[in-house]
Amino acid sequence: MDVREAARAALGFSSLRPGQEEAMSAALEGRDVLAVMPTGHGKSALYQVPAAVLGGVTVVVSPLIALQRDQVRALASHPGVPRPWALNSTSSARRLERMWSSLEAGDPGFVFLAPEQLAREDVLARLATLAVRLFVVDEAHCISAWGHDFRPDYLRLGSAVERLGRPRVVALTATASAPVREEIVERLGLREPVVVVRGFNRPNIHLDVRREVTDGDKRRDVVECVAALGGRGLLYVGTRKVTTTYAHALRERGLRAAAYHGGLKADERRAAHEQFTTGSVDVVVATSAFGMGIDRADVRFVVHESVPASPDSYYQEIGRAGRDGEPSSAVLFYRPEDFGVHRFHGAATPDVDVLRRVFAEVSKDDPGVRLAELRGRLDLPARRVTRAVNLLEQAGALRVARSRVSAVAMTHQEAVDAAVEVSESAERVERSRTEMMRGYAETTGCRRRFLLGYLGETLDDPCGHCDTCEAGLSEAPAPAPEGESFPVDSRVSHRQWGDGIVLSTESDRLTVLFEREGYRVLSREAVESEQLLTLARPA
DNA sequence: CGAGTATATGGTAGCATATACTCGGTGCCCTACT
Repeated sequence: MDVREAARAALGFSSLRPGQEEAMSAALEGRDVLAVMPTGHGKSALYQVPAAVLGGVTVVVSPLIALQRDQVRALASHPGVPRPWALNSTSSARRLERMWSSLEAGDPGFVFLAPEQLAREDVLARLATLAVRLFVVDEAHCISAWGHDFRPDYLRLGSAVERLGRPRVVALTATASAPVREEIVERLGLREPVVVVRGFNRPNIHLDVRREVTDGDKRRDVVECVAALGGRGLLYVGTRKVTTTYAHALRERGLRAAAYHGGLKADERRAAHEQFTTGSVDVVVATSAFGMGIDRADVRFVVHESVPASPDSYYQEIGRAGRDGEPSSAVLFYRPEDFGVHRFHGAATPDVDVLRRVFAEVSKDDPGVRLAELRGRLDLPARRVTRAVNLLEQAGALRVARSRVSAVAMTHQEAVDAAVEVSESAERVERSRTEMMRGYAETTGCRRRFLLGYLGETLDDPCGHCDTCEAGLSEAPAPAPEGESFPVDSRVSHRQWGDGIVLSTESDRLTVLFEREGYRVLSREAVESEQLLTLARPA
């Protein structure tokens, strides 16, 4: 099968970009694929072309109903691909009946849905009777970003894949650090996936960080900065409330600005999105709710008024600038107190009572119970049950096989304690990501090297296109000594922090990601004099 | 943690200041009511 020919037949493509052919071929050969590519790099085609060739049913998990609609609309105009359907709470009963009868008659089709639909037994059972040839997870970083507390059904996609007869899986995302990639692979149960990473470094985006002391100065400087940058751009802020404050201040400066956040009415959100897309508004002041599905390539700047929770989110958000390759800016404003130890909204402390009840209920059933049924039996919100199952499963207290949850032999107290520890460990890791954001904000070295290093790409020389480079501060890092005892990617063990993996090495320090504690920067001197680390035997 | 709001205090009137408390972000879905 010639992939290029298939892409031409399905979508009218005259050529393929680097990485596209590799990913499509792999999917066609039946391999699982994880593709990390920026928006606008032709990610959707990676599954659309194989789906057209394979026929049958392609399930596409998409986080937002608005995105599902966009995809359906885009595909409906292509005669060469299977018919697209959206399966969500806004789909009319009549339309769903037409979808099921078409698919059950054997017509090829795409089914776009959110992970919550796959938590429904009726949906899953009906899909399982169809020939699902391809399972796609769009915006796959949501597994790691949202699965742990906000939308726990994201962590259950692996079970859904299994239930659907283990079709090949294609996971797509625009940004993912090495540990996030690993988590996607693990949670989805990908088997020796082909990993395609393209377009990570975005040299046309200038990086800049501004430290502020008082809140009043920050507000003034942020407005000043956005006004000075000019053109089309995004201003990300930390709370819903200040979206309107800043939008107002920018309008007073004569800019065409709109506010956007998750608490606005649906029509207000739609209007802001559309105004930005059509160009009647230049600046959107938004919380992190704004972003997915923006398809403007000429965004000239992304300014952050408050610090995102992790470099992963930051890179995702600034990646919305300059997709046309033209010069663009990413400016981060911060105050030292933005990194308070208890930055709000960590993963909520798990409810011990819920953990206990879930474990007790599952323990009653010897052969195991379906999650959907478990949700029905307990008089608790579905989300909390799912989150408890996720934690207990990660703690090794519950096992899930063939869609059935069963309990491992241990006391209820042991199970609960283990689940609480898993949750606390996840919170430590999350907090360490915030610390890495501090590292970015406060580094005197090249900002781009710091960010790319975090994301797993080495930049040997300073980029020359960030504030520290321009100030003449950044130098090429002193190379790690000859005969490095702990080379990058090696697995190490720390007396107190347990197992980890070396992310980067310099002459005076090592950055290590510990499984249970998160990111830690260790001084080489301490590592050597205290013998803090031992090299794990290679697997 | 920090910002913003609600209640309490002090001295005997309205109000300034202190202390206590709450909330902060991302979306699916379903149900009850217009």
